Amino acid sequence: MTSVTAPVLILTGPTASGKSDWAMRLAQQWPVEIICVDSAQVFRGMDIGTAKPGPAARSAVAHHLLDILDPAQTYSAGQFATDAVALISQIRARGKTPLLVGGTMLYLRALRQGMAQLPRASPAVRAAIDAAAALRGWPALHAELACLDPLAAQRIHPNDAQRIQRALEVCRITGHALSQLQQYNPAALQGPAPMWALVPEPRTVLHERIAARFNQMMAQGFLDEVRALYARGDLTAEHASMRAVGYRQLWEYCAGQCTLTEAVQRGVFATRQLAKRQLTWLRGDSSVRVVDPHRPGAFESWSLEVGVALRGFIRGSGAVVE
RNA sequence: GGCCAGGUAGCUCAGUUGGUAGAGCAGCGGAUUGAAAAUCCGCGUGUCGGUGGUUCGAUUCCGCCCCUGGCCA
Repeated sequence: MTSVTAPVLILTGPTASGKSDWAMRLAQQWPVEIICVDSAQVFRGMDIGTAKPGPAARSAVAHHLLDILDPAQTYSAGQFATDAVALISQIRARGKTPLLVGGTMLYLRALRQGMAQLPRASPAVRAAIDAAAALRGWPALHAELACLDPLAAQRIHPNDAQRIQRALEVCRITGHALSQLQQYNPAALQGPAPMWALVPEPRTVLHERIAARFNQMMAQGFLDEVRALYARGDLTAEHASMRAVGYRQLWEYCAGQCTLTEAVQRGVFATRQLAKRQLTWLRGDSSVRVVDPHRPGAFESWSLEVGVALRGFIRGSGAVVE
């Protein structure tokens, strides 16, 4: 008689690969609750452009981490890991299986491999670093980082302003080198967590789906959604939420910086580029089980694999196996 | 039918005073630790429309042909 932690299921893949659809189908066969792994769906009022699950799906199956923030706020990988861990234990306590669904790969990594104990972002420190960069340029700040944290400076390209800023921020707040603090990553996720990735082949299939879905979003009123966000007046193109694929391009159209045709075209390009980056993450992870969702019988065989992983855990408390 | 302007990378174009060519975008590969749908790095051989001619050598100059757009009949 061994007490073992019940598994967490993870379903990922590039944008438009059909993850949500598979998750809903699986939910008809197993008692699961869905935790969304998506850095854009956390925002309220960003529904169409993020392909957020609608009311029907959400009343059929519990979805977590949707609509938890206003678009003026920020989320983070570390916060996600904390939130997901808490949700996982709550879902287990209800005797259900947590199903993580989404394509924000850094969030998945933060949860699965853990994150170093680092200070969260400080707007004040970042503003100070931005001011210094405006004055002296990022190369000078990269040189400064090379003195404070040679290892980090070596890994961060002199043009990568975002990472230079973060490394300096951590130094300034903690007095320690980021590269040192990163060496200890306490594991966040306990127990088995099989992960599957939906990867349509060939790539052109995904490209077609992306274009079709973007056009569908436009037909559903994506532009009105962005106009409403634009009209609020407090949001800017610098907000993390407004940098999301599609929103950024339609925002530029709202700001009169391009035509609608250009905005849509560039939105599609940006979505394809996002998908490519997601695939790069997946290729480098040997623990991912890659599935082509368009192969006949693909869903059924996945469902069987899930059954094998879950057997012995789904009854009773869900935490004991013989 | 005549005149003019073009036909160069997947797209939009630049360029070679004759020595076989390069930007932007797209695409592809990679990195990725509290902004990650973010941020950053790397990758450019293509009958220079076709065919004859001049030339040591033509994508470049000349002739003819084909195609596209515009103007005139």
